[in-house]
Amino acid sequence: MIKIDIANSLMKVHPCSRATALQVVDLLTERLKDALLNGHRIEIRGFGVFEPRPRKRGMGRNIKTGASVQIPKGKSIRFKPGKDLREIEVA
Amino acid sequence: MIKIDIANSLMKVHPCSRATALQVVDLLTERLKDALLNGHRIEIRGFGVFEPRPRKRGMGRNIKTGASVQIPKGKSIRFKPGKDLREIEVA
DNA sequence: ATTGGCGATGTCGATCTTGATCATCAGCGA
DNA sequence: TCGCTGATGATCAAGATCGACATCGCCAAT
Repeated sequence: MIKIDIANSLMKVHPCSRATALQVVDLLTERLKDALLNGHRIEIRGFGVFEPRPRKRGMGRNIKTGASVQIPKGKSIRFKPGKDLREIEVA
Repeated sequence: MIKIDIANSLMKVHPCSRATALQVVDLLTERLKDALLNGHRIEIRGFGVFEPRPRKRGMGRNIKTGASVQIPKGKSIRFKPGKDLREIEVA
């Protein structure tokens, strides 16, 4: 599923053109990104929680060189599935 | 940031009542949930990718008993931050 | 204001992450 | 609708992090 599919789903329940639906989806993602970049946690009950987290681990590995690669970065976004998402069984 | 904030952001760029904005946000999350539950991967460039993944690890831990707890479930949702989300520096 | 999902705790193993590169597909212009 | 741009995926390796259970409190949602 890609952005277009989401827009189509939105159109089914919200009377608007595909372009508008795309705009809405894009906007939402933009807002979420912005909020996350600002360090804000996004909590939506029944769906999940997006949380910016500081990362402590500081070492990776380079395939070619095989040398230990320092990981200077220290942040990442974690998405924690909500109750509804945990209902996933062995499909 | 919670659902209401997202709805407000939507209202700013999309002329509609708060109730409608809430409905849109709720709908989107519903669609995403449904897609994920159906095992579909949601890929949005510049934002991130939601991917249902089978979980192989089969052991947890009970605080009280401290005994190894079998994890019967075998799925979880992983959110992979896109390029824009990786721009997060040590805020 | 009420309901109830969600957070944190604690342990121990599996999972995930970073880094670079080529191929493929998402996003979007014409 | 067709095609281009370029972001994403997989991989090797080592080390750090997540996960789940069970419970109380807090805050999101109604």
